[in-house]
Amino acid sequence: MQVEISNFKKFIQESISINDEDFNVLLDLIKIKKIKKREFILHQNSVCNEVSYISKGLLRNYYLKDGNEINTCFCMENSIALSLDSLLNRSSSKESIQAIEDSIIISLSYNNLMKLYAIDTKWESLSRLLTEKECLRLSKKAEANSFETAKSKYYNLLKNEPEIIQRVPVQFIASYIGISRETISRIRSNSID
Amino acid sequence: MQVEISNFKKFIQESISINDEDFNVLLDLIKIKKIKKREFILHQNSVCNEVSYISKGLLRNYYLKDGNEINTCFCMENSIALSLDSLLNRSSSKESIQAIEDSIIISLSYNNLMKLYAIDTKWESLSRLLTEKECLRLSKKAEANSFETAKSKYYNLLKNEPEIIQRVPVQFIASYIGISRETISRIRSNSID
DNA sequence: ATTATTTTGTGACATATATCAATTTTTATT
DNA sequence: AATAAAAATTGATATATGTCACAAAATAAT
Repeated sequence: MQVEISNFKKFIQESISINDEDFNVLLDLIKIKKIKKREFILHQNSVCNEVSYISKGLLRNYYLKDGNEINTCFCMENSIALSLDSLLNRSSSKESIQAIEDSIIISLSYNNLMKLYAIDTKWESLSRLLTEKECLRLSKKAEANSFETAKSKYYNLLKNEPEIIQRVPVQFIASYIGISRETISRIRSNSID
Repeated sequence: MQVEISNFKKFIQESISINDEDFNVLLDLIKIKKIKKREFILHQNSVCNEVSYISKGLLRNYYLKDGNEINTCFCMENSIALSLDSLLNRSSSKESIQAIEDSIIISLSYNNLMKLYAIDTKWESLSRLLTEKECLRLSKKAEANSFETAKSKYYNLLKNEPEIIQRVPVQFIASYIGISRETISRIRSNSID
């Protein structure tokens, strides 16, 4: 428990300044959960009711398109997992979120997030800053997957997010960078140049 | 002038509640500018120092990749043009922003934006809400351009952002949806099925 | 109005990568 | 440990779409 809490505090302090009193307010509103590999923290068609800080482990966001899973995001230690659209619009989620590894998360419910905004504006600052970072990440991702060959996409991912290559099964990575499983295999075995 | 100011106020009120007093504070910090077609409001390699609300007209964000222009965004009436990465990180911009049509914009400098945050937390709320919307737009865009045929991408754009098809030259649209100019021509003439 | 420039449209062709099928390897289960 | 299930690899093939070259149309400049 202590490690998770400590990680979480450090994560927040990367964006805003908080003292112990601030943090204690937050602590009353969160829950720590252990998630087994393959378990879901959000199912398609249900409403995302929480923001999950990942203290340990790895999860994926994916949705179904024509019966195929499309992976949109891999979240690991020291990042946030959620379905933003569902959380913000209080609508049912197109995406599911599933653990790829056994994970430990700290979750904050939507209602408690709204409480925090009302308690102290610094929590809204935190949201703004994290959302800004997410925007930049999404822009970079959109750009990285356009006008690149399959080989460049793979090597860019290897360069920019090596942990994903190491920890995420190929079948999930493929749709993330928009190429087929088989093509990744061929790139890895150097049968494509 | 009156029309632009009135548009701007309405735009803000779509996200937060403001009274005349709040709005007057803002009015002292903004500038109204007329931009001719082909003029730039941001050049590649310079730092984005302002957020531009577009009251009238149409602009594009683009960057150069291997000598080719890649269009990342088209902003029209009642939206915001900026280079988010450059503005937030105070770094030189990879993107340029150029008017596609004669435009009228209301600009707020980075420094004045920071002043607003300090004056009243509602301005930070506005930023958070707009940034959240931008995240959702980026997610949707990333998704729309993956796992779709050229034809679907074109028709999806026609369906979701018909104004872009109507007002933006084909040469710019092509890179926006990640297909070639020629393929768009062929889709338009129905020589692709 | 004429000319020059830019943009769009067509045709021919090449190729990167998806798809399908079969096999091997890895992981999970009993 | 043995068996079953899932994942990754490999080969063969098809095709969507990019690229190049040129022509036509539209727009801008003189």
